[in-house]
Amino acid sequence: MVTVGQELARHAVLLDAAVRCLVAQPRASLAQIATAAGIGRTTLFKLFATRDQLEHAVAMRALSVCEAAINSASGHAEEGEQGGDGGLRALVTALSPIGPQLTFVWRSTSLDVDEEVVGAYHRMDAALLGALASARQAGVLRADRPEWWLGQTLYGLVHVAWDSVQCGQLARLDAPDLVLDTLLGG
Amino acid sequence: MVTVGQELARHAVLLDAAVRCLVAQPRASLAQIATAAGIGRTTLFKLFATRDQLEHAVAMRALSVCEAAINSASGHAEEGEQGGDGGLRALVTALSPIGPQLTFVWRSTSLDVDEEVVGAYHRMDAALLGALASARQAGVLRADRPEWWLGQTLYGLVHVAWDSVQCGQLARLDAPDLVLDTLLGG
DNA sequence: TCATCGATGGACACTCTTGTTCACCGACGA
DNA sequence: TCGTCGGTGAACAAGAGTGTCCATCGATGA
Repeated sequence: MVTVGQELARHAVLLDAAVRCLVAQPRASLAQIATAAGIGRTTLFKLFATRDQLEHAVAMRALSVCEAAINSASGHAEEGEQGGDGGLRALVTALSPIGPQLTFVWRSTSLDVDEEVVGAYHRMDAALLGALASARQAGVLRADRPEWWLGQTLYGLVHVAWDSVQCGQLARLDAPDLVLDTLLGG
Repeated sequence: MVTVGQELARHAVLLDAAVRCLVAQPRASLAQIATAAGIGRTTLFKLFATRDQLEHAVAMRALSVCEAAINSASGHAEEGEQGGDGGLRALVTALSPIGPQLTFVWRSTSLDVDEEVVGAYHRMDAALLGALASARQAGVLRADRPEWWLGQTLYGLVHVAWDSVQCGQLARLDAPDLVLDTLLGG
């Protein structure tokens, strides 16, 4: 007997493998994605009937992972402040390990046609803007710029840092500090 | 009679259309690319026998456009300083209009297998690092961070700004200022 | 006006991808 | 031991993408 939880967990592993594959090679075929996920191509079709459905699921999963990371960081920040950064460090640290998901979300064409994905994107964005608002109230971030620009900048820097880690140029543990310093001090 | 210059110009127009198309849809077929470039599919094959050759040419063209933008900015900066920014403003302004090329270059998998492309990428990077070194000497940029990080950050911010312009969130003419301010002041 | 030449795109053959079907395998319970 | 059941992948058919060939068209020069 397979529980619903196990089912979801399996899907999560699969979708995370798929997102890594698609980020590395946007033109990857379903066969390549299945191999990357460690399953057979036909099994993939059992789970997602068409490529569109798979991509939808990958997008939703990536967005949900990102939103969860943002929210967990906000939660931690509220519990106990780590040093007057208004929770920003927690945010950056939470986003750093989910590079593939962030990259996938970020890379997808700005205006997606899929309503549900757009909705999830807005939710994630709202979560991020909320977290940034806290940081602003704490006086950490400059208030003379549009909110969305801060959010986009944050995505961009985290992505750059993740890419640098992939290239071997940057140590994984150094990434959050570097992003945070750059975000705050230019 | 078609001169070599005209030939090159035609290729340039074609490759710039192709890069826009590929950035918008990495999975675009050759037929879609040809249509986007305003020519027939067969004509595309006359110019580039395979998709690989086309992608190689697109990459080389994108890199060359980026490098040219960087170098022209450096040149302007040396001629007459515009305001103690060490040529940074010129650099950002030069990079802003070539969003598709930058995005294409930036999005391509970090370690490309194509030797020639890798070489061109290094040349572009060298040009950028040179421009940044001038800015550093002018005391505009903080010197306590690795050079490559500044370069990557710059790419990232310019890309984010370009994307925001595409979404209609940011006015095209505001982009350079915003990038520059963020780069300098966090 | 006619012939030549390069550029162009329609039509074809081939390959790869996509989606479906079905037989196989191991686990579990009777 | 046998039957059932979910998971799995090999094999097949349909469709899309890729690459090639050839007839057509407009421009140029005799």
